[in-house]
Amino acid sequence: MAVQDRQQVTIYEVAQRVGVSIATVSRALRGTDYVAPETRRRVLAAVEELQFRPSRLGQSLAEGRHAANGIVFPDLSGPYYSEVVLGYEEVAAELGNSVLILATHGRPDPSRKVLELARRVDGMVVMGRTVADDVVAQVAEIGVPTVLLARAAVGALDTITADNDTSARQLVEHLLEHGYQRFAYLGDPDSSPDVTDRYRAFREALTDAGRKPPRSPVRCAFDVDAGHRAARRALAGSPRPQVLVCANDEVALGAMAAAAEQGLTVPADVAITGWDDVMAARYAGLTTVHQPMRELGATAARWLQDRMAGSQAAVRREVLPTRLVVRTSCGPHDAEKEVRG
Amino acid sequence: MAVQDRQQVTIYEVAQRVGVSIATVSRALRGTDYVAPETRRRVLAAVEELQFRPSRLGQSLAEGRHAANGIVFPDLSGPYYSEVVLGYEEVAAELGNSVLILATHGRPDPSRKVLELARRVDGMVVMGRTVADDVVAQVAEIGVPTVLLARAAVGALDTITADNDTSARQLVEHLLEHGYQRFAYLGDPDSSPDVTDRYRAFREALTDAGRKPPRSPVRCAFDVDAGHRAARRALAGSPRPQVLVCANDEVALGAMAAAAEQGLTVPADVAITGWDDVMAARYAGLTTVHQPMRELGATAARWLQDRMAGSQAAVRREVLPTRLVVRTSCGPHDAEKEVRG
DNA sequence: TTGAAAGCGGTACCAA
DNA sequence: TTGGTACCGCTTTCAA
Repeated sequence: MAVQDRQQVTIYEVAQRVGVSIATVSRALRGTDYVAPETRRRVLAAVEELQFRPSRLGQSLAEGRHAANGIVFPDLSGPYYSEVVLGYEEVAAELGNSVLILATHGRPDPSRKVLELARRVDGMVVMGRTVADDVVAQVAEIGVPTVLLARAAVGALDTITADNDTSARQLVEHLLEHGYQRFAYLGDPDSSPDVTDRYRAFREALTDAGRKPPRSPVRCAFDVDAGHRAARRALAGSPRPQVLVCANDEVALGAMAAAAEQGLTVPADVAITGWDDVMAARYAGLTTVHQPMRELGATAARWLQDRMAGSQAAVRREVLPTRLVVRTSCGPHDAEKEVRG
Repeated sequence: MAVQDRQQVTIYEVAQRVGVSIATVSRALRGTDYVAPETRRRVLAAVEELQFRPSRLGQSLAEGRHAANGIVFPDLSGPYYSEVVLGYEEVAAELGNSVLILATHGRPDPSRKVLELARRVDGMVVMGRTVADDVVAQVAEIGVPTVLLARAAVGALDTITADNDTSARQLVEHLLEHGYQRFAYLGDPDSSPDVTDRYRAFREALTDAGRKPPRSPVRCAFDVDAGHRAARRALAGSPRPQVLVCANDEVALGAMAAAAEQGLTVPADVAITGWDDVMAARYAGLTTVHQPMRELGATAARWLQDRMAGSQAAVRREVLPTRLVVRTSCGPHDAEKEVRG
């Protein structure tokens, strides 16, 4: 007699209870039109008494909007995506939208899921290497406002990225100042747009400085173990590289472990750098690049809101600044350059 | 002529195009009833041609379900929640449910948002210290199946937690073996159910061993900076504590920094332990406790699915095992006990 | 100020 | 095998 009454209270029951039409109840509840104060009072009383909660589905169907938006990302391991998603959620929630998440987990074909997501939201953010461009285009074409984050622009969609170029160049310059000659790059430029950019900038910076970049990157996935294995391969080369420039911090941390295993000291025997400035980087003394992750997510949420509100303004493209964080893994310095990481 | 036709194609247009009723289109699409092969073919052709995508809202309203579920957590910074959410998302998605997230960000009163979330899902998971018990009870009463994760049971709701007790005791025992006498606890037992348990078990273990537990914990928030400040306070005490048992790894890492600043060596001058086994812990040599985070989320998702499917089985309560990870920060050992953290 | 009723876009039962 | 139609629960226009 209590467990089974899953029957939701509807607006009809409220109306009946008060002795008015459902239209009046609706008005009283949303304050969209004038309702006699006395009537409103009675409606609210009945709502309270019956514990009426309007059905979101009925509401959305009638309003023609979900009041929700989604975000698609590859994964959530590692602080990078978590922080971005968090920044996104915070702003989206503030703007009154619920947030749907979709992790592609590196699955072969997430387009079905992405399209499915598109049917449940008023707008969505698509991050990095998750789905093919044509799927993104399709989503946009359906009429779902879309903002791209940390991936190359597609059509006329708003796109926000972090600056891989400048920092990669600064990093190389810094390493050159240390006097290094032989560089290796650990990471797969095909694995994500960010790495593609970082690797390209890395090569260009070396070339511009009159150095010869490595023939090819030592390809590996984004995790510690992959970095460990890749570093082992790289360090087996002869002559041994003096610096391992890694696609991200996880890879770099794995590389540090590999170096230690081989009895190599960092940075005396081999220098190592990462990317992302995860918390562990600080404790490992890892030289890396800090990205404004929270800000990336927050900005995406705001832009999306504008588009959902119908803004037809020109396409927005923005590259948020990043910051080189010099610690000890890249070589000896006079003093610790970092104040409080 | 292309930008403005936000008009979604409806099932009516498909039906008209094919010259059948909407009922037939619906059947052809969901394969719920027999449809003449030829008819089905024509329907699918029209669907393709018109790029028809059924409205999720219409569908859900008619079906009486959202095909979505939610998860409420305090935050996403730090790997703990990220991993749990990821494990949850993965399973939920596999089971055909979209996932809505809600981060409470430690805001004063998230009950509005939680209730709002409850209107959009068929079931939800509520983690740790996010909302008051009565809100959870209310959500459950509304008829939204709810699973509790890492928080004390409420009513007859399924509850899954990680084992704080056993590990806390093991940890204390291990520290006692090191011969320490003076313990301090860094963290706020009121900040989360997990810390409440850990602190209690910590005290009990000391008491059981005939030692005197600290008069009170050194309260601090869950982040590195808070841990840093708390450690400074704790280390200023006289006599100085020999061990700082920290509520989680972030706090412990902050404490390590504080110790270093004061010229104290870990573990020679002061031992430090954490909780969670975040990536940085490995590189900091931090003795800590590993939790099955992914598994927590995944299990919650499965249980929720059962309840959403209408299971009236007895309340489920499960405590997943955790694992003490001994590294160097707790004191000298014959050999590194950890194989590959 | 309020009510009647037409949607919103589907699903599924009942007949044919 | 297919069609007609009654919902699902709410919003909003048009009249009264």
